[in-house]
Amino acid sequence: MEADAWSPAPVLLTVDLVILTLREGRLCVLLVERGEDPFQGMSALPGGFLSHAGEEILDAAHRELREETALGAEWVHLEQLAIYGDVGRDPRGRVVSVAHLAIAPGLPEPVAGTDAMDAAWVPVEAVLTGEMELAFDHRRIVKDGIERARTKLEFSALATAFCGKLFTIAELQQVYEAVWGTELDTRNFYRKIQAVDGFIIPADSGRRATRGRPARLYRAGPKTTLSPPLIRPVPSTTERVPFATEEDPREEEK
Amino acid sequence: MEADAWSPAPVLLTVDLVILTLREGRLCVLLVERGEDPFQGMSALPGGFLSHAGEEILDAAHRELREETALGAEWVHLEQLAIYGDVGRDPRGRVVSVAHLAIAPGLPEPVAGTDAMDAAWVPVEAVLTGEMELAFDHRRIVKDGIERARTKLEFSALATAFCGKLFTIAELQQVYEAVWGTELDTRNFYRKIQAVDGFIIPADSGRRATRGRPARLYRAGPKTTLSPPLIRPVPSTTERVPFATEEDPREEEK
DNA sequence: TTAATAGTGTCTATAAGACACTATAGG
DNA sequence: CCTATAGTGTCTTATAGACACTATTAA
Repeated sequence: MEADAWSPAPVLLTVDLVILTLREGRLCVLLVERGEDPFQGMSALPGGFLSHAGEEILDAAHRELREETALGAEWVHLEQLAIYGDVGRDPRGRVVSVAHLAIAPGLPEPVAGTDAMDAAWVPVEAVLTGEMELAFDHRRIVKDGIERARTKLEFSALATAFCGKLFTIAELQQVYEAVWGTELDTRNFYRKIQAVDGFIIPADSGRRATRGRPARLYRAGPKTTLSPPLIRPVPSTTERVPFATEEDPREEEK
Repeated sequence: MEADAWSPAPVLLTVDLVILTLREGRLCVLLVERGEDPFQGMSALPGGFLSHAGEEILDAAHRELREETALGAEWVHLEQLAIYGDVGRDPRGRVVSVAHLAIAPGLPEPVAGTDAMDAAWVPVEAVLTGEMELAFDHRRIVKDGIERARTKLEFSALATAFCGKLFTIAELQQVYEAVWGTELDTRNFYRKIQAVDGFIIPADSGRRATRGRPARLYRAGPKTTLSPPLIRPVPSTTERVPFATEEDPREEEK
């Protein structure tokens, strides 16, 4: 951080959002159709430049989130994911993107976008498999965001961010199953979830009306760190990387 | 990532490095004394602006690392940590820092710095306790970097990055003890380390000469992800956050 | 009473933690 | 042979995984 004789080269900062939610038991990411020049008409992550020189990065992320989902900050989990600044990633010049990961509870309607021309929830498999092409390096960002979410489900209370204020244990289990792409044993899940104290706490109020026996309701507890963690079963198809931002010079996992 | 009518405000990008190593069994971070105006004379993380408009961020981090430690890339683990861009963090204007975490094996001599006026390995406790003041928001960055290292030791083979090419199991245990600030049982450590296959593999060559019985030598294996993980004993004084970049709107851990 | 979903208990196998001695070298 | 460090085995306890039935409601 030394200011040398040469004048440092400025860059343009953007904020991009990987917004994840559950729709019909599937993990989905919000994509918008680009209305403007670079990659016009192609799908991309919602995001944009800082609105003015003095805007905080996190504020910009919240602003973009509000514009796309019409959800207030109190309902959506938002955290910094990583920064993507490869020289060739944007044809307009040196544009550096601060990617964020957002987790939203299932929204009633597809999307009430105000800004983007078109916005849609897309199942993550379509992006991960490459079936759907994204603008810029957004496919890589989506991959990193999903991997981060998968890992955080093990060690943090992030799963509750996929649910509304009140939720049932079965709903929570569906979150884990959708994000991890695995099936979990109901009994073991109940046991483990309830063993972590402070993770979920019973709501005083009623029960969730379903076609069968009504379920007890819970809300997120004060614990944000799960110990013991919920270890994710290895599907052995997906390689596990401890952090999405990993850059490891050593050889690949055998 | 929409290019709107207003012209987006450029920012200055810097790269800052949290370089960790072990010295005499203590976890240390490399700090330089600032020779120039903002915070002149105060300790800070090594780092600096991108050297030219087209420099890759990771390249810039490697360059700074080389300037400070005179170690080649093949010897030092380097990964992106997080981005720090609060408006008020730098009096020179809107300066956004991409912080990196570097792990170096114990270096023989304090530092052969070429760039910084003065560089020194400082035990991390001095920084964490606030006993030593740092320029900018560098204390927060150091905290985040250490927390990242502590977490990654559990789930990845990062510990070997603190060692040279060849190391003994006792040395590896010292890494865990120093970074975590705990004591580990030697027998359990041997058992668990050797149970993770692909983590460390025996070297064909000789043994480490010590005052007592010579130790077998190992080198890092191909596995970068540890399963099962080495769970860190809870010191219950340090709170555990799953990711250093966490921004959780919900209440604090009880 | 049937259909639909919620919720629970036990057994077994594996992993973790506590614990102390033997092995091998140099001086 | 003494000192210093390396390396190992067992027992106990806790946790994880497999597994199937009962409970409660609405239609």
